[in-house]
Amino acid sequence: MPGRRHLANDAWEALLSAHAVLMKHFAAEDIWAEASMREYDVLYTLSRCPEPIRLSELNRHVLLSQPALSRLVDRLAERGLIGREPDPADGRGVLVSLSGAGRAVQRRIGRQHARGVARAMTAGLDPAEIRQLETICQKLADQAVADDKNGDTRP
Amino acid sequence: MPGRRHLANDAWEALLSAHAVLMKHFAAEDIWAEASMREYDVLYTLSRCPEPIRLSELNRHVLLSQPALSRLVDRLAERGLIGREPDPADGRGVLVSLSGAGRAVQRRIGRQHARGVARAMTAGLDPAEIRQLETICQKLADQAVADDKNGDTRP
DNA sequence: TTGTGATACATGCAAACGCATATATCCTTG
DNA sequence: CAAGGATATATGCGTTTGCATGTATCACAA
Repeated sequence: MPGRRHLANDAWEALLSAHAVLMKHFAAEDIWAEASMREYDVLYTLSRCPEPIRLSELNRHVLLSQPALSRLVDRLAERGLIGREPDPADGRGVLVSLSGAGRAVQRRIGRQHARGVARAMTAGLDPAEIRQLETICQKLADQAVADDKNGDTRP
Repeated sequence: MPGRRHLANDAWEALLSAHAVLMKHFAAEDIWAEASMREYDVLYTLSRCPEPIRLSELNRHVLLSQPALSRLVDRLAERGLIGREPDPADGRGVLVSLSGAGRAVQRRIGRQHARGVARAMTAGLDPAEIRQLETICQKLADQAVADDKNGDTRP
């Protein structure tokens, strides 16, 4: 079924394009003085975690290589925005969490960024479409994660 | 209406997450020997253009700063994958186009990559959802581009 | 036409990235 | 419990990125 393959690729291209266009749009907003977009991505992820999380877990949410994240976390820790501690349950692991200052920075940026996101999304989409987009993207991400866990063939 | 803002941000987060997860998934495929994903992005964009395009136009499709794209194009030209020529209609401009070798590389990678994309998309979504995703993402990108062209207020 | 500002691309340089690999810890198996 | 392999993170190093800025061309007005 060649039409199906083509359909899927067109949809992926549309997603990529929307991502690129909106990322550029958001990058142009003048709110990234305290932390870059990538740094904010880490701060935001941590802000949604009730307790410290592993670097490897954090790495699943951030589109960076493991060494790049390790060093990004270095810099954020040196700036006092996050805390690191060895994982008591696993001597190899490192637990990362937001510091007070880090939480404050995340909130300051997040408040303004959320406004921009809402503006961009609601400008072109009605609430039903926004809901559909969320549902579909969640399905997509969940399925891809499940696939990767299974390697390539079944267990 | 605070619910609307929250809805929009959740949807954006879902899109970001789907993007990150799928990008990692695709990056892990063993098809990027001849060109990296970013280089492929440029080759693919050029493959869809019937005639040479400006660097600035290319830069609208690629999530890179202008200098970074300028140098990426340098490297691709040095490898013989793309051609560059001054724009006869504008002495400042540079026109970029795919060379024969570049088109061949794009096709070799594209064939395999398209398979992976189709697999990932159809694994979690039915055709109706894929179509909806495409429609919604196109709307989103179009609206954001239109907004950016108008600066911040209306003309 | 000459000057003034805008646009398109290139370049210098420090920061950040990815790949390969080192190190430390964990987990299994014999 | 010792050995071998797997996992989590860190580090060396060459490459690539972004920011600031430089250079060339264009557009328009005086």
